[in-house]
Amino acid sequence: MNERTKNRLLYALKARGPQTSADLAAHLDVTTVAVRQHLDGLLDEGLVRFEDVRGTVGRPKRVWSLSEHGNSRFPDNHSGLLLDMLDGVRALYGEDGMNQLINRREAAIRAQYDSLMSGVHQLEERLKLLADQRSKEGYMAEVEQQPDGSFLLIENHCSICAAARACQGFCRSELQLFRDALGPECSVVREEHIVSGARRCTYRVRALKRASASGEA
DNA sequence: CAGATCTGGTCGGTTGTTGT
DNA sequence: ACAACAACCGACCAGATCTG
Repeated sequence: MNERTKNRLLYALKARGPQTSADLAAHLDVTTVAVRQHLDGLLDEGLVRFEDVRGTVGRPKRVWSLSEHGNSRFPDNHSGLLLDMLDGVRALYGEDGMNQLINRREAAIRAQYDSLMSGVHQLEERLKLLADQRSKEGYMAEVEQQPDGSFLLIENHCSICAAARACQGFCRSELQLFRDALGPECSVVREEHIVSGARRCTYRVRALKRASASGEA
């Protein structure tokens, strides 16, 4: 099997969620037959699974998604070691120690993001920079502009998922980091959360209307 | 119940790549 | 140059459900 196409298929399923072979074919710019042949191979390897979903008319749609094994190809950075160390910090220094650890991490990342954003003022540009940076950190991030003019910052993978599950302080910290990185002229609200069982984390970003000189607020 | 509609599956051919 | 192979595609067939 073509490893590149196979990886593109896995990536598409990870990034875009469960899809039919037709959806995947359109996204990868190949035919549905080609997609099905690759999916059969991936099914044999246990990397994908499918569910037949009955619609209103016609043969049920076969919706493909990543299996547990397929998801495991997107690494959760040394999660076992990380959890051990977090447990150690908590045992030795208590919750206060954990919070200090999170704050220290947050400060280091904030400095990095501040440096990244310096001289960039347009919200969309800042979002793209942030998404690129987050992708480099393993979060498979992207930005989508929504019909209502807001933006959706999407993280398709959580590379610190094990830590985030063990201590939600990491998630609070990241939300605050995004708010700081994008600046005071926008609101950032988390809408989907992997730790809460969602497929991905999403953050709704809206530009705030500036108060005019006449005092309108 | 037959035909229409929508979707997935199979078969055989074409094209491009690689090794000899 | 040629053979072998992988990847892909078009044509056709089959399955599931709705509609008249």
